[in-house]
Amino acid sequence: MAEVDTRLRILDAAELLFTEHGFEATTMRQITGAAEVNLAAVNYHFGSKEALIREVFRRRLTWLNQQRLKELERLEAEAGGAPLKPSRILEVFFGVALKMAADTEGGGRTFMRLLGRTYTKPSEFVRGFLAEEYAAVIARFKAALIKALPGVPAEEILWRFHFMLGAMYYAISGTDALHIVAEGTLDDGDTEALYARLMSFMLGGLRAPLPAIRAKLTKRPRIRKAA
Amino acid sequence: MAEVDTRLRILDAAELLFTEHGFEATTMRQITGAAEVNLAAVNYHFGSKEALIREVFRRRLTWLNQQRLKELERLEAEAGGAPLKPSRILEVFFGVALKMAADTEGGGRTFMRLLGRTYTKPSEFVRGFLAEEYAAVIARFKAALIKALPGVPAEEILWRFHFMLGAMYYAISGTDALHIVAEGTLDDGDTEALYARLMSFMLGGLRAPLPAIRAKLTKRPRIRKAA
DNA sequence: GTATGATTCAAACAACTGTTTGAAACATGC
DNA sequence: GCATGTTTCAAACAGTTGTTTGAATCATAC
Repeated sequence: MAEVDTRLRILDAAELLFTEHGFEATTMRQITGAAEVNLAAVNYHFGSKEALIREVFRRRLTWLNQQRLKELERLEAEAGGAPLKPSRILEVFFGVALKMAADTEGGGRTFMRLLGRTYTKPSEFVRGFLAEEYAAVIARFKAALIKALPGVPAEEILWRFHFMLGAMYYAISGTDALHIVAEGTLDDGDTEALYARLMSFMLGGLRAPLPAIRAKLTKRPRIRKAA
Repeated sequence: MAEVDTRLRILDAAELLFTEHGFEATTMRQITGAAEVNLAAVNYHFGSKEALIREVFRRRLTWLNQQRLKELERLEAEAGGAPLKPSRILEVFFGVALKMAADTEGGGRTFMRLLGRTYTKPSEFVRGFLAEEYAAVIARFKAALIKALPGVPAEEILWRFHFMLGAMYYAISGTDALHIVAEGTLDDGDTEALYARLMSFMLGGLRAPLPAIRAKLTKRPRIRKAA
């Protein structure tokens, strides 16, 4: 009882503080202070600060990605082998994330902000962990998208998927940037409206005409005429 | 001579280290060590670590935004009062940024990465500084976009502009995320191709059909019938 | 009751943080 | 040559960092 309570209090406090100030700027004393537990409790329950950081991610990320896989599998089962509509695939991937981001009570929103920020600058020891945690999900959604867009080169699909990730994470965690852009005239609390806006923007981007890419020749050296 | 050299060496070293490890995780000893100057040099030339951080941003951001304004003004002068094509406006705003990001030698790329990361989590004392530095540029480009898209509500334009910022910064600074998504199969070094890809994606998003937003009633209390 | 194991606590640990200091080295003008 | 102002340097500063320690407290089983 006491154990679970302490563990959870630490995780919640850490999640919030990490989101507000970053990993390095957040001290053990701030965390244990906010959680109202003893300073040594973090090392006792988690081992180290790094292990605590990993656990903050793990407890939510595992659920998030399992949910994504589950919904995708349901969709694919319904389709029975036929390729899915791209919009359906994106709705699952980003919908689950935005649903979590809409949870202001349980800390889901805080976590999604943290995740978006961490993704652009994963500390050495978080990078491998994130890659591992995401590998399965990314592979499945990539395959689904490639199958859903038979005419489009896989390379372009991946780039656009990457752009979409950026738009989403920025929309969630870049609220400061938003306030600079909009000078406080926009409401970033209405997650339902955000979802609708983001979805139509991303689908527009996905369906845009493919760019004309000039072949980059620097990597494959040109064959020269024999002198 | 010696002064300028030391200042520049510190700025370059700090820019790189801040990008790789963040502000808090980067120590004065790392910076002065990499710059091969004395530990006290930062405090002598800049006053404090915070002032150094601000200067790292200022020296590039001022140029970047002046360039944007100059190019936009040139465009508007050419048009002579007529509204501009949205694509032209975006080409200026993001083109200048991506041109800077293409500069791998002079540190422009490093800086753009840093900027993208900082924007999602501005430390208390950087936020105000960034807002101030961006105010004029944002105002001008907002006005130009609103004028260029007469049918579209300003609110939607701002949101989409925000999404575009996210896509761009993620494309530049989220290379780790990209490698997770693409498993190393994509080339993130070809900035020219990146520009073409990003541009068509963003224009597609900008031109997408407007989302159907359900009016949020919570903020404006409904008028009740008198009992 | 007592014994056993898990948890909490205050205190201390060495290592590291940004900053300051006063002397030394340097450049520049006369 | 000397004088003056700028820049560099090694050393030390007080404060904070994550972690460890050993005793105290708690819960549970017998």
